Formats: sequence, structure tokens, C-alpha cells
Amino acid sequence: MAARRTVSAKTASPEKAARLRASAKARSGPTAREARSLERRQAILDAALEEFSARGFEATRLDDVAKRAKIAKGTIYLYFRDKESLFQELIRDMLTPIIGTIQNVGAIEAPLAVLADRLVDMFVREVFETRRKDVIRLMITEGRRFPKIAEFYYREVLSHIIAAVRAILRRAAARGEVSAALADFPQILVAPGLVAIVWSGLFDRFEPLDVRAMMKTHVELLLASRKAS
Amino acid sequence: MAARRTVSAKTASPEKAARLRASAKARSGPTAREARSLERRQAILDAALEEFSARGFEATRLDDVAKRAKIAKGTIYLYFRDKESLFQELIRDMLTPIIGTIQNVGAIEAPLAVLADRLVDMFVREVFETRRKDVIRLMITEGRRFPKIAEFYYREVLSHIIAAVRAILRRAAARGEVSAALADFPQILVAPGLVAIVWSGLFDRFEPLDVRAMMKTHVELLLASRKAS
Amino acid sequence: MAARRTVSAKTASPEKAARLRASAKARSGPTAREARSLERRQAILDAALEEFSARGFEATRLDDVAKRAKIAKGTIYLYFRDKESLFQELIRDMLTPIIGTIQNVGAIEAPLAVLADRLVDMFVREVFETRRKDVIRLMITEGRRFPKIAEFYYREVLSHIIAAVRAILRRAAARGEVSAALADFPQILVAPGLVAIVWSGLFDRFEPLDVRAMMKTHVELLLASRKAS
Amino acid sequence: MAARRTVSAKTASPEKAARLRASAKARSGPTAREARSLERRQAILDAALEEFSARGFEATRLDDVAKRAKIAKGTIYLYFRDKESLFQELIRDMLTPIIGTIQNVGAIEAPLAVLADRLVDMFVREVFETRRKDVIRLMITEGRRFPKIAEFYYREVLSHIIAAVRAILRRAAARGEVSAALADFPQILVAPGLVAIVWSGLFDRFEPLDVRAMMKTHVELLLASRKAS
DNA sequence: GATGAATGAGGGTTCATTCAT
DNA sequence: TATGAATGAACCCTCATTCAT
Repeated sequence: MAARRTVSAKTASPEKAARLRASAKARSGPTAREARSLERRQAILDAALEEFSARGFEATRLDDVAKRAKIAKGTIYLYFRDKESLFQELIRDMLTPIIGTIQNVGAIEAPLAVLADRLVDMFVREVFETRRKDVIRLMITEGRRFPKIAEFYYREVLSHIIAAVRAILRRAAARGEVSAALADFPQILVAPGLVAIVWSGLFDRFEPLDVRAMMKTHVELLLASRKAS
Repeated sequence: MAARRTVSAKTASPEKAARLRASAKARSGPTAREARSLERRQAILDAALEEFSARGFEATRLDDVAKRAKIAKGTIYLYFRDKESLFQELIRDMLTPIIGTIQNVGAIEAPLAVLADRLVDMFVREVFETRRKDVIRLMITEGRRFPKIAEFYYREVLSHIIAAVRAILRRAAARGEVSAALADFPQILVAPGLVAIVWSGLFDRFEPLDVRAMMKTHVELLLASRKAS
Repeated sequence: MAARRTVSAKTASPEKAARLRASAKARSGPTAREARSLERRQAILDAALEEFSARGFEATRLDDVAKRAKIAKGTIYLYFRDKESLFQELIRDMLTPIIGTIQNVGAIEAPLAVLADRLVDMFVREVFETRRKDVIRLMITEGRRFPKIAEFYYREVLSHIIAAVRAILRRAAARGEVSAALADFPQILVAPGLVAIVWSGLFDRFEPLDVRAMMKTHVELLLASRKAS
Repeated sequence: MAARRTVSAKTASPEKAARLRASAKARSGPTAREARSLERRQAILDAALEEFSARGFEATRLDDVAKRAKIAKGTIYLYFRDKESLFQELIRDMLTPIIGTIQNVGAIEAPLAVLADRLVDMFVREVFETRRKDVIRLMITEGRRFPKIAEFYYREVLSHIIAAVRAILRRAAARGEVSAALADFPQILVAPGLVAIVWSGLFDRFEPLDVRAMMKTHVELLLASRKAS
């Protein structure tokens, strides 16, 4: 019976969705409706990502999102409080799965050369060649107008990435694999990734950019600096 | 009479403005009106930059731009065809002065260490601590929705910067000052600058970033790599 | 099977409900379901009265009515054709029981002083301190938009009240208990009752009104006028 | 110059309108635009009264108000913040002129018979046969949903009317013209007026009511009661 | 019968653009 | 030229009503 009210207007929220997903796995009961509900929600999120990415938050019409998701306009409001909620939950939903992954990264012990390779590879395959790239782009383009989202991203994702990368760099520097200075600005390591995302959206049609090669090159250059210090 | 129509509704365009500026310098006639007109135009552009930066293109109301520029809403249309034109001319106007400057940079002969220092310094003083930072940010955040502007930026600014930086790097690599690989991706050199601009708008309140230090560190690391290769 | 359709969507109407009530008394068959149905209907009406009174017809959401009645929104449509029907039947249902009562009032023989006292008392206890007050208020506030309801109220309730009161006043005047003029405007006798209902909804929080005292005073003043004429 | 900003979006308010009216009288300058503005505002208010009276607040579409006032929908928002403001200012505007009039009424010295006659006459001519009747009706029908308006009406209008009537009745009672009890419930004196307004909107088509006659009769009956007490 | 998810028409409000002054 | 009142298309959001389960 509780499941009946799982997704309801005005209250549809990440927690509810999570609960729904959980209950869907835990029980065997009337999963049909729940599954359908989850599908719908996802269809809306997919359509929203597409539209928000193409037009930006303000210029996106919920009408178009609905059309793309093949549902009626009003249906969106059964799953999200309003346009802003849709946007925020979209970003949250896309970023949340990463959070857990990052935590462990910092603990891995391996030569920096190996780790860095792995990180680059992960970024390219898990972010750049994914819709997550679009989410990051949305963070960049719309973040200023959604301080809460920026904060969420910083607290839950970015700060952890930075901490993890910093930990790795510290240990690598201690081992003499890289200059200690790099650990002061872990952002440097990720900078080309950001450039790639921005570039791909704006200038790829004029001059394509081989992201993986660029990032690899960057890492190699930084690693080469060890012998200098 | 001709002067009167120099800047007029529906036709106000960069060329006209340029012509106006030119004529203002060349002749001695009724410059007063022209000067006033130019001032107005500038006031509108200043206000527009402020508003567009704070809210983004779509969310900016011309009403607010007018209020900030201390003119009537309708007056904007005497200087710019429409909101989009205002935006595009704003970006063009802000970027144009840079264009000439860049051309020469590539020709300068000096050790990379010196040049790089100078470039970093220039970026921080001429871009990052300037409203130009906001223009770059606008390019990043709104560029996708204004392909023409992205193209203009690429053709007139970015491609030249990249070419100049690449030339510098090539010569530096030839002299053994830096790895030749870097010349393949001049974007790497600028990447921290982009990170800085994005970061400053989104996360500075959580964790301030010392842009100059970061860029310096980056350059030093890259330069250190020469001994390795 | 027939019983099943007794109260059904699209056709649920006062007659049906009446028939249902009748059949419920007359027979002994599957009354359980009928009783439940009647209960539901009543729960909806109760909730509707509450909501309509608080917000008015237009501003009332059937969603809220359903929530208050602890049923699903769709269920309302099993008992009432639409929102308007619900409203009209609500008023009809609340007023109908009065109809019979009124008919007899006019026939009662007693000194006006006694009758008037009884009327005031009845009004206060049976109307003013009851939800019927809210129904009257709804008649007043929404009546213009529901001419049918206004007509029903006039034909079935008001005209009878007026006729009854007029009869009483005529006889009282004949007995010299009150001025004959009062019989021309029986509305005068009820006027304070109306004032009380309107006042209670709007101004009681600023200045409470003792309805019973006011009505008593009014009646006494009118009765006192007999000696003058 | 100040006049230029007299009526502006988002700020159009009673004070502004008042200032506008004032300045229109005080100066001789560019009254043309001001006059037009005032006309527009009035046209909107007239149309709004018509529509609100016919359909009630919620059911009224601003589209219809605009159509009736022969302006564009958006224009309404140049004069009123939103639908609710339009409604509230409508009522305020219609009631305000009465306020001053009432203050003096209580001070008039004359036999109650004369005063009462005058009051009835005033009510019929100034309220009942005027659009003010509709405003009062709106107060009655919508007042509950607009506590502020109800409060305004009570503080600025009703309480003064009651005080004035009470003062009159006290003096009349002292002179033996009427029972002292009436002064406890001045509402009684006005009750038929309220009945008339309600009746006229709902039941006039079934049974017309001679308001003046009813009120006269009522007054006479009350006055007649003096000999009894 | 009962449910509540889904629908989509409708309306309040905003704001780029126009135009009479 | 400059103004700002006026316009009306566009869009978010609500909610009565329907319908598959």
C-alpha cells in the first residue's frame, strides 16, 4: 500500500525515487506500475538532458521535453515539482553514481603513471563519451544561476575528486614520481578535461580535438617534470 | 543629414559603429552628437555585459539593461537590432581589441620561460582581472546557442591564439626548452586559465583559487619536462 | 447485479441516491454494499462542503475534496457527474430536509411573540450553529453563478419560508400583535439572520456579533411597534 | 520629469494613482498622457467590476477584462501588479469616496425619522442604484478569500458606519424616539439593505423586491417601537 | 467499484518588440 | 532621437476529467 504513494505530485523527489528503486528490487509484488513509473521518470530525465543541453535551462520549453519524452506536459509535474526541480534532480541523478566511485580512487596504491593512465581512461570512457559530459557542461553553463547545484556538485563530487587526486599526488611526490608543487593545484591535472568538454561543444566543428591524446600528453609532460626537481 | 542616420534603428551594426568612430576622428563637424551617440552605445554595452554575466542571455531583461544604462527601453533598439544582436555585438566589441595584439605575440623571440611568464601575467591582468573574463565566460556559457559567435570567436581570436602559442612552442621545443609534444596541444597551456574562469564563477565561495599561482606552477611543471625528453 | 449499478458513474444523481436510500430500507438483500456506497457519498459531500466553504467553488480542488474524504480523486466521479454536479447536489442535499419542516411552520397557531421566539431559536440552533449556515453562505456567494441552484433554493425553500412567515404575520397583524406592513416584507424578519451569516464569515474576528441577542432584539422591536399603529 | 514615471509596471498602486490625479489637477503641463493613463486605468477597473461581478474573482479571466476594456492583456499589468491587486484596488477605489461622507453623518442633528429617511434615500441612490452595489456584493461573496480587503472594509467603512449609526441611535433613544436596545445592534438598521443586495442578485427574476419600500417600512416599524418601551 | 497516473486545455504572467508622441 | 506605454506571443503551471489496471 505504501508503494502506491511512492511517486506522487508535489512530492516526487530523489528520496522517493530512490525508495522506489529500492522497493522494486526488494519485493516481488505489483512491480509493474513501479517499473512503469521509473521508466517514465527516466524518459523525462533523458528528454530533459537533451533539451537542456541543446538550449540551456531558460530557453528549454517543458513542452518540448514532454514531446521528446512522449508524454503529456502535465505528466512532468507528477514526477518533478517544477522546471527547476527537474533540472536539479537531473544533475543530481547523473552525478550521484559517480560519488561512490571517487571515494575509493584516492586509496589505490600504484605508480602515478599507471594511476594517471587509468584516470584519463576513466574520464574519457565514463564522462566524455557519455551523457555525463553534457551534465558537466550544464554545471558549467548554468551553475551560476543554481548556487545550490553548484554547492552540491562541489561538496559531493568536486571536493572529493580534488581530495583524492591530491592524496595520489602527495604520495607520488613522496616517491619522487612528480613535482610536489602539483599537489597544491590538483585542478591542473583535470584542466584539460574541462577544456575538452568546453571545446567539444563550441569548436569541434572547426577543429576537432583528440581528447584522449591531449590528456595523455598532458600527463606525460607532468610526469616528466619529476626529473627536473 | 547623413550623420544623423549614422546610427539608426534596424541598421545599427558594428560597421556603422566603426564608421561612426572613424568619422568622429577624421572630421571636425557636429561631433558632439556623434560622441553622445557613441557614449550611449557604450553605456548600453556596459550594462548589457553586467546583466548578461549575472543572469545569462535568456534570463536577462532588456528592461534591466535599459535601467542600468539609464536610458529608455526603446532606445536600445536605436542602437541594436534586437536582443541577440546586442549580445553578439557585445562579444564582438569586447574581443576585437585583442585580435591585433595576439598576431604579434607569436613573433616575439625570447626564452619560453620568459614568454610564458609574460603570457600568464597578461592573461591575469588583461583578462582575468577584467570584464573580459566575463566575456569569455559568456562565450563558454552561451556559445552553443550562438554558433555565429562561437565561429567568430574561433576564427578571429582562438585560432590565432592557438597558432601563436603553437609557433612559440615549436621554436621552444627546437631549442630544447620544452617537449615537442606540447606543441600538438597548445590548449594544454591555456587550460588552467579556463579552469580559473569557470572555477571563479562557481566555486570560489567554497574554495578560493589563486589563479596566478596555479598558472605559474603549471608553466613551471611543463618547462621542467624538457630535461626528461 | 442491478444493485451494482444503483450508484454508477455518469448517472449518479439525487434520484438514484434517493432510490438507493429507499431500497436500503425496503429490502434486506446485499445492503452492506449499498450502505458503504451511501457512506462514501456522504463522506464526499461532507468534504466538499468543508472545502467549498473555505475556498469557494472555483478555488476548490477536487483533489483536496478527495483527500479530505479519504478516497481517490477518481471515485468522486463515480458518485457525481462533475464538479458542478457535486456542488449542486451538495446544496440540494443539505436543503432538502428543511423543506418539509417549513411547510408546517405556517400552520402553527400561537401568539407571534411565542412563534418568533421559536423561529429565532430554530434559526440559531438549526442553521447558524450548523453546517447549514455554510450552505446558506454558499448560496449567497456562489448563487449568481448557478442560476439553477438559486432557482431551486427559491422555489423549494425560500418561497415557502416567505409564504409561511407571511401567513404568520398576517394572522398576527389581524390579532393586532404586529403592524400589518410587516407582512408585506417578510424578508425584514429574516434580515438579521442573513446579516449574521455574512458578518460571521467576514468580520467576527474584528467584532464578534451575538446573533441570538441581535435577532431577539429585532423581534422585540418589531413586536413593540404594534402599539404604535 | 517625475510625472513620467507616475504609472509604471510593478509599482502601479493606489498611491501612485492618487499622486497622478493630484498632479493632473495641480499643473498645466503634459496632462495629455496623464489623462490617457487615468482613463485607461478606469477602463480596466470598469471592465474588471463588470467581469468580477458576473463571474466572481476566480472564474474571471483577465483576457475578458482586457477585451472588455479594449486593451491588450499585458496592459493590465502596467496598471496593476496582478489579478489580486486589480481586485483589491477595485474595491478600495470604489469604497474610498464613501469614507469621508460617512464621518459626518453621525454628527448631524435631526429627528431620527428625518435622518433615517435620509439614510435610506442615500443608500438607495448612492449604493443600490449604483455600481457600488456590485462592490458590496463582491465584498460579501469574495471577502472571505481576501482577509485584507475585509479588514480594510471593516476598518475604513463598516466600523465608521456602525459608529455613526450608533451615535445617531443613542441620541434618538435619549430623546425617546426609539428603543435604546436598537443602539446595541446598529446592524439591524442596515440589515434590509444587505438583504436587498443579496436578493437582487439571486432572486429578483423570480420575485422583484422594492428595496426602498422595504427599508422605509422597516424604519417605520422600528420607530414605532418607541411608544412601547 | 476504486484507484491514481495521465492527459491537455486553460489562464496568469512575463517580456521582447513596436510605435505614437 | 528618445521615450515608455502598449502589444501579444509565449510559456509555466494547475486541475478537472479520463481511463487503464
